[in-house]
Amino acid sequence: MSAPAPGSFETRVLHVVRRIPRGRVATYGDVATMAGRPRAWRAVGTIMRTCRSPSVPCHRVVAAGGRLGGYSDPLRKRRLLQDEGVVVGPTTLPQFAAIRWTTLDTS
DNA sequence: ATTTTGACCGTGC
DNA sequence: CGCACGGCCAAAA
Repeated sequence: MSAPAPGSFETRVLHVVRRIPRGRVATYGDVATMAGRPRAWRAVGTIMRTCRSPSVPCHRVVAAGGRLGGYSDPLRKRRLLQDEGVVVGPTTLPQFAAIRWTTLDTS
């Protein structure tokens, strides 16, 4: 089993994503900031791509500006978010500002 | 150690 | 609104 080194950026990112509440979303930039590297959103995407763990709700990570962002299966991502009560537009989240989650949020 | 690769971001046209 | 370009970062090759 190839496990990421403890304390690595990947481990911290996965930890953050796992903390995103159901029905809420966070941007790659937000995750990067919460992981301690505000300018590492690029790497967050790279890590997300390798993250195929079902324990990590990677579908709750969206792009900046409330855009849907990428996914291995875009349709699946939409369905998962809608299943959590998230309103998903054609390529954006109309309620993005309301459901955006950060560590500063009371939850 | 160096190069390539991305589920990105912001700006400009 | 859409597309092109540069910049940014860590992981993988």
